[in-house]
Amino acid sequence: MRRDVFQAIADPTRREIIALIADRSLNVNAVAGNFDVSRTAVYKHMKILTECGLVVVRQQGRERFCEARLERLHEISDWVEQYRKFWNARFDALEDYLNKMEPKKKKGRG
Amino acid sequence: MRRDVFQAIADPTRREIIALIADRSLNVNAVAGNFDVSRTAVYKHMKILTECGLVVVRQQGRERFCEARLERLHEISDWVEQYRKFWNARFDALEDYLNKMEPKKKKGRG
DNA sequence: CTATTTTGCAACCAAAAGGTTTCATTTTAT
DNA sequence: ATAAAATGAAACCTTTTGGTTGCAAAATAG
Repeated sequence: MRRDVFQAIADPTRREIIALIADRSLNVNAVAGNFDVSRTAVYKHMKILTECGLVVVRQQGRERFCEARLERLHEISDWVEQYRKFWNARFDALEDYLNKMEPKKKKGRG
Repeated sequence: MRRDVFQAIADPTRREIIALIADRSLNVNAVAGNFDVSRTAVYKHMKILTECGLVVVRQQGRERFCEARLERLHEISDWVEQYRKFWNARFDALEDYLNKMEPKKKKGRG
């Protein structure tokens, strides 16, 4: 199934899962233990995360360790960064405006 | 209604709308003209975008111009960037590995 | 004034999302 | 061998999402 990273990170539970396993692998039950929803629900979220490549699963005996592979987030980063100039432009325009209003306080804080 | 920027950009049509109006305001019909779906469908997407602050609408006569306000994307940027160290770490580890394999070619491309 | 343009919104619909309970399977512990 | 643990997946349910058509209202053009 074609899974989209944008859609994957749209769900807050999935973002929490990512936060949880970003720096260490955890098995499915351990991840599920951190949420109020059922293990199956967490499992489904995990499946979506693996389908879009943000997580890989390593089997070890009867456990399956979920490991974050966050490289794919560059796709999000690239998309957002292309627009940074627009919001910076708006910020610059505001700054210019404020400078014209109070030219002597252009770096002031109060 | 509480709208989430992450959820707002999850839909590809909404990302296209953002691309379309990032550098110039367009009225609703003009935006809708760029898509295969109905004007109403585009209007609904636009509503979601305004509800989460990515777009503001300026009324001008009977037209309503939709203007991108992409500052809110910093929320996405911040979220992604906190994880950059993890994917960089993995990349560094790969690089280290390759360096050990072929120490003389550590910068080589062919 | 009347017709047209631009828009918002209600009503409705199908599919997807997110959740649950239940059951089967595999691995490990006793 | 049996029991327990960890997991995958099916079946089902409700809400949300993304879409449609149709209509009403406001502004503008003729």
